[in-house]
Amino acid sequence: MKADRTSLSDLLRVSGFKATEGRVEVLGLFIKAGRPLSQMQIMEMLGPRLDRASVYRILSAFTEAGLLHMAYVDGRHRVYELPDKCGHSHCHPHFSCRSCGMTACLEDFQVKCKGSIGKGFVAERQKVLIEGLCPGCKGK
Amino acid sequence: MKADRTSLSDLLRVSGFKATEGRVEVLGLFIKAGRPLSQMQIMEMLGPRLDRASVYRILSAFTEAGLLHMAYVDGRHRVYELPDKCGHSHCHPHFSCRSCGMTACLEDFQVKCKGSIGKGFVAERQKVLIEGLCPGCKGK
DNA sequence: ATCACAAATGCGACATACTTGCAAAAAAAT
DNA sequence: ATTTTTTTGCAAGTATGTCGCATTTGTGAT
Ligand SMILES: [Mn+2]
Ligand SMILES: [Mn+2]
Ligand SMILES: [Zn+2]
Ligand SMILES: [Zn+2]
Repeated sequence: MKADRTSLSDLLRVSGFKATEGRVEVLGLFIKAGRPLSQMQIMEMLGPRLDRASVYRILSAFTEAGLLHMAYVDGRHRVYELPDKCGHSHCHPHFSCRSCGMTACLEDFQVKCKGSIGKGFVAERQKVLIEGLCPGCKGK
Repeated sequence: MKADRTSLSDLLRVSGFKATEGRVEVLGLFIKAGRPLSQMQIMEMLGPRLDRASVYRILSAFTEAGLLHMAYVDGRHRVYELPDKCGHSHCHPHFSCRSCGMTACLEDFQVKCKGSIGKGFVAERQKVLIEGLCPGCKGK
């Protein structure tokens, strides 16, 4: 995926955003990373160049505009990702490490659901999460 | 399910707990409710009879002892439920209302997973959540 | 029934993740 | 260049959960 500053800025403007430095950097991070990121991880990668509150505001704005997608919310962080492989109603499944908090997309993992959720309920979105240990945390 | 004070106290003592007033009331709530409850919901039902910290401690202790099960963690609350229909590794799926936060167990909803989660990863638990609107919140 | 002791509770302080108000700075419009 | 709008940084606030410690409670022994 192209990730030079000019095309990032264009993508931002097409989505209705001013192409500010902070937004360009955050969007670039997601494109380079290719995996879900939390506000904290973004701050660690960017250093103190952007305020905490600004990162939160950028993430919210991107999500509202459809540029990002809130992939999964665990007890600690929300993680965001590019909506590449996600429809609006069906999130692809994710893995989350209970030790270090790392989140990964499960690309080769299919989930099939059968049955009714009950009368009067409206399903909008499906979240599937596998919790466990990542390779790094496996051997304690 | 029996829910009189004496049998609740017995159940608590069998599980290695002192049958304190707060624990009897919390356990009784879960048996009566038949659905996942959060600390906040418990407080609303009990009123100010129990301290916030005590409710949290009771929920943790019950979970550690196997009396409760942490059904699902969203960004806001943890919800707990009786472990009736849950194995250790496979939680049954749940529904969560994005408007009021209510959580319900999906009994007639089956999830089948296929595929690998990736080399070196250890899967310990599976969580499936359908988000949407409950009957009460459906008509806005 | 009373007592002694371990365990549980209430309370206040703390932790973390996230949000909000507001004034200053930056971008866009004129 | 000047005005208007948007975004940002900073600090304070909110929501959920945790912890230490003095006080209270439940329990088993007397
Ligand atoms: Mn993903
Ligand atoms: Mn359930
Ligand atoms: Zn890990
Ligand atoms: Zn609802």
